[in-house]
Amino acid sequence: MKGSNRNKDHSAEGEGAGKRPKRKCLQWHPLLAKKLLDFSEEEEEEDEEEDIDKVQLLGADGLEQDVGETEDDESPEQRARRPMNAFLLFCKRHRSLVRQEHPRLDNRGATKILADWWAVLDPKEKQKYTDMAKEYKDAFMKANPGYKWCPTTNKPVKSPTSTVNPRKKLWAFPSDSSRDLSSPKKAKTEEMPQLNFGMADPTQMGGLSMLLLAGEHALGTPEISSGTCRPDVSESSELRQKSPLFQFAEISSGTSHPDVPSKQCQASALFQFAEISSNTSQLGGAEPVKRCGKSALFQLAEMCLASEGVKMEESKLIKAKESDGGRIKELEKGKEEREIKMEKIDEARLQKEAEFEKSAKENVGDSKELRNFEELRMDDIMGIKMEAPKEIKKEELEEDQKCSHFPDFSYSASSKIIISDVPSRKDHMCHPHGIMIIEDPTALSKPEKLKKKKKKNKMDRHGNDKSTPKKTCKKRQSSESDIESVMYTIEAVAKGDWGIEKLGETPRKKVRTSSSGKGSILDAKPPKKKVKSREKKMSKEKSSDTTKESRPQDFISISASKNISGEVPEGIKAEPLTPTEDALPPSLSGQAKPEDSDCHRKIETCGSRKSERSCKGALYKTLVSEGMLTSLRANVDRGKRSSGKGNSSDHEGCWNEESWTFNQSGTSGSKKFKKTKPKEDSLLGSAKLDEEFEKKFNSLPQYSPVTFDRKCVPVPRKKKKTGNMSSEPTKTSKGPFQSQKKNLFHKIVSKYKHKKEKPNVPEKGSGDKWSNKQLFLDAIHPTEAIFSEDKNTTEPAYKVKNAPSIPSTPEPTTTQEPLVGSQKRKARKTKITHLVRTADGRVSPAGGTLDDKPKEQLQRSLAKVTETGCNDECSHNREATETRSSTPEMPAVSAFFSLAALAEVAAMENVHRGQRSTPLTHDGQPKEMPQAPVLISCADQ
DNA sequence: TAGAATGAAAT
DNA sequence: ATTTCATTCTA
Repeated sequence: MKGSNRNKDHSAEGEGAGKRPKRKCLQWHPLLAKKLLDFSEEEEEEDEEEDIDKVQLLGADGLEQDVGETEDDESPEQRARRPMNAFLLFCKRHRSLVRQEHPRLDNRGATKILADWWAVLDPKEKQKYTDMAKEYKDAFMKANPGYKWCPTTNKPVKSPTSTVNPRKKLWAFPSDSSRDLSSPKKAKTEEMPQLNFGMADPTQMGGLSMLLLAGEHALGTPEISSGTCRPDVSESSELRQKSPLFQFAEISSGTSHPDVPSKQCQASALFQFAEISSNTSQLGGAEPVKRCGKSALFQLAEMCLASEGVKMEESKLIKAKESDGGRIKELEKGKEEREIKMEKIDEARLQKEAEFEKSAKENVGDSKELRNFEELRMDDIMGIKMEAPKEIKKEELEEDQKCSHFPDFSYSASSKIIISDVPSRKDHMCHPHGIMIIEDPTALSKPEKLKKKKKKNKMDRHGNDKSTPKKTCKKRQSSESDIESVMYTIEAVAKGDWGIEKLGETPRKKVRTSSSGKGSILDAKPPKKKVKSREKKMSKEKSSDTTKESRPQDFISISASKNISGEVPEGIKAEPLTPTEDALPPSLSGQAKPEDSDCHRKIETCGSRKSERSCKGALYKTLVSEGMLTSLRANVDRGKRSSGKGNSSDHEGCWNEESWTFNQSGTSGSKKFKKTKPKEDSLLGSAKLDEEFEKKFNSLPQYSPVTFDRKCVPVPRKKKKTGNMSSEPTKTSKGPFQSQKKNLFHKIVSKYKHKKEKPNVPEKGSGDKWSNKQLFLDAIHPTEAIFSEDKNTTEPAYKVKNAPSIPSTPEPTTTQEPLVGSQKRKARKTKITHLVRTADGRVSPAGGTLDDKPKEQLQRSLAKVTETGCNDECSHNREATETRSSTPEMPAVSAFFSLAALAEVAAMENVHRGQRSTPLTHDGQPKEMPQAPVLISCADQ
């Protein structure tokens, strides 16, 4: 429960005295610490008491409370951890892979390998990580303005004013103690992304409202569309700063309201989120969330509304047609209700639209907006609760059946545009909205408690939800889910991943679905394990808590969802929406009406807001119907799994494959989707912020070991370094290189040998496991698994594929480095940096004698990889890259070759293609197909 | 708990 | 320049 978390925190704190010593930096300034402590205590109490109460309060104060909760988890003392640098990010992302490859290796060995990889890593790729790190750091700093890396002593002196002030601001904004706590906590706990996310998620973001806000904020407009390509919009250096993470941070901290405004427009979704999350309550007051004109989201919402209208009509028609015998009655009932709602909704819609546009255009006052958002949230929540009606359930069930009968509903067409992928359609068609909706409720109820209480509460929560505060819980859930959905949608919109993601989603769903509701728990466990381990290890750190929280929520949500899906009665709670939607059908009426109507009823007070709500709701629904949310969630899940669990790597491979199979196999039943979707939703529900971070993190390219190996071959230095250190006499010479392939093989083997050697593995040769063949296999095999992992990872896979053909450079073995200890490190650093510079800076190749060549090769390989990822469209790019690669300046060239552009193209391609045909053929290395679902590949970037 | 790696920040 | 610490996890 919360207590546990808190206790941990506290314990951590108390223990912290003992443990903390190391992390001096973590502690805030004395002043802050005091405040924090006070707040923390209060919050804790509040949280505990309020767990349930909070739910109720959610509506108005929910945001604050949530924030407080999230914050509460983290002890004030713990403070946020310093952001990871590029290398750490890289390690985090690839360590699992390394471990996978070399289970025997201990972490140190893995770290060494990672270092080698890092050294070899293409400057471009490195740049990605550096950028990410920078972005993250910026976001972090924004969130924690006064944060100092190494406070050495607790002296508050240095940061005093600056740090204090910003924090004060944050606190000030939060007006409420809880808020105050939240903001400080955020800053403290923020730990990186996780905390921030956690903070943001629960509290304020009314899902829909968040979408709108986020969209408005973040999207200057076009940014969203391109997503990764955002840079195009802002392209300037600012882009990165404003990158989503940064925005998130701002949001979370709520610090820079005044300052931010101008920036915000440009700010990325993450950053905005951060601001929203942190400020949410604050927003009302100060934030001028500036909406740069209509955001893409807004437009999207409009589109949705329009589409919904169409859908409504269509749905009606369909219903009429469908209505047969017994079902007809029910359907008719539903229709009538729906129609009524529809009428109301239509009217409301018009008003809302008008209002919405106005608000969006006008940059409504912050306070107003905030209020509106809150209200919206409340309304939405209420609406959801209200809608949840039992009647709907029946309808849904029927509808599901119908869906099976009528796989294709025309009404979905509007949404289809966005969704390129086919497989999910049926499901979506059948349960377009329902699933999403369902997810929300489950997720909502769970997340709240989960954060604090985490896993244990699952059972309790269900009971509680049922008994008392369903409404409240639902509200929260809805809000949270909405938030998440919003986040996803935003990201998805920006990235244009929708279609791609969908594919992945469906399979996932299936997988999950396959596992029964109970299975869900099992599923949850693996991730937990990692989390737990972290927690144990990290005991001090809040991060562990956060991780637990977020994940546990997911798990819980999942379990709940599963239960729901599996069990009709329970499912009703969660599903109600789906039925309503389905029943109401297809059209907007079902979706918009119920919520809107409810909202209107309850929220009579705010008339204008209704319009916004409706818009948001419509948008949300559309997103849901289209599967956008699911896809997003799926992505998130991936990220969580990958990042969260060590297992991720392992599972990923399998999982991915499964996903593939599922995808291909299909879109079978709607029921499956339901189950799966809820799971996803639940997962998604956890921490949006975390997800955001994870998404980005996941978006970072993940390279298959093979790639590195190959690269390494050309760039043996580093390895050699290590190799030399450990054991030099690489037998690379072993075979004469008859063919390049052989060379590659040899290289790979040699690399592996080296790696293994490090760990004291028997030297090559025919060594036990390590026969060359096996080494080679090992080297290759892992890659595949890697591919499967994430979209991003997929790209790397391509790289790998390409790689074999590429490298031909013989071994470099030359450099001997007797250096030891710190010297070694220094030497390495210098060398590495040097290399990096050359690569990144395009700096003179002269700088690195040996290094240059390897780098070039690597770059080539990378370029190829990227190209491959892009496939067809990118072909031109490829050519360009290749040509570039040929030149010594490759690195520079590669830099020119903007990833963003590639990503865009890829995205476009993916969308068009739906599925990509195996493009790799040219390279001649066919396999690996499945992973590729390449879909992923480009999107991330 | 030390420690392997790198890097950013602070001292 | 050097120290601190971020992540990860084993021995």
